[in-house]
Amino acid sequence: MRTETSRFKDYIETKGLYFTPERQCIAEEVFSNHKHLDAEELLKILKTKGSKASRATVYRTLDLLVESGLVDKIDLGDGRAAYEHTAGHTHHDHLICIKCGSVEEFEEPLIEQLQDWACEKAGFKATGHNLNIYGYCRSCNATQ
Amino acid sequence: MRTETSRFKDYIETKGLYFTPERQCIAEEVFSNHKHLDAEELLKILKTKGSKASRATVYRTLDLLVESGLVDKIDLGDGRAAYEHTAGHTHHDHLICIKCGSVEEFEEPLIEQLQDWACEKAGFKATGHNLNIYGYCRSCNATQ
DNA sequence: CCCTTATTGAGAATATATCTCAATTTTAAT
DNA sequence: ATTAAAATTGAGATATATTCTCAATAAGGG
Repeated sequence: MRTETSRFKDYIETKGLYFTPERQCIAEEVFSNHKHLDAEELLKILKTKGSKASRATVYRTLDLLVESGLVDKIDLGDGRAAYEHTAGHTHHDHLICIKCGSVEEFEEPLIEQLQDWACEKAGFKATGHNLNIYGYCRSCNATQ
Repeated sequence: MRTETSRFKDYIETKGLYFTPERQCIAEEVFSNHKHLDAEELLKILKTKGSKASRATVYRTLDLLVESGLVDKIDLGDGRAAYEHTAGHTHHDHLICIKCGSVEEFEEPLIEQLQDWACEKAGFKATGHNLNIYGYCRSCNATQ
């Protein structure tokens, strides 16, 4: 069975780049983690695990992961971005709590379809999109 | 006929705040401009028109305008935000060209509805949302 | 092993936006 | 008009996220 990391290795090598220990380490962490990680969080986790990958390398590798299609970048709306691997997920959008910061996912295939139609009508070639809804999650809404 | 600026004045005064010359000047510029302005652009325009409103005041007033509902804030996806007045516009989403930076609008009422349903299902109280599609606009796509 | 090219880390740089606080302006009450 | 209380302002400091720079290092092919 092919791991996500080995898919990333293929992507890297197909581009004529090097699959370095740093890149491996970062990729493995992203693929093993099921939360929505932001870059600084990821950097911290890597440090506790003994990786010496620098901030610059983390950001650079995240860009490569997104480019490969194995990872999605989510705009958190406050200047930060989160990353999540796409393996086994169909596309989904996000409900972002502006109080506790939690990120919930929701799926609505029809929305995707409507977006495609809108692009087609406008002669727009989409490379990605971001649908975030900001507000209060169930539990923050209750205690508000 | 009520101008958007006078509506903003009402909003400000209803909150017990002062409708200052700076706020008037900023509001008028936003309401008279039909493009998607970012804060720095707006600041530059105001300077050329002789306003001495500072950066801090521009940002603060934009927040008030958004709060009033007369202006929408659009996350441009690169860390910046753009602002557009809502007068005479129904809600719409954006096609953002990652080559030339143009922002096109599209409307799809059904998408709004599907979002509302998703929130309801999740017990999520939305305060705002952002649907941006990134890619190449018709003309950039042609010359690419 | 050597050469070329890619990658890395450390810290500087950039960019957007927010915060601080003393000075000023606004409004309403005298 | 004066005045007092409260809101607002500007200038610059600060915060935060991300990108850039560049010399040193590592990777892989011949």
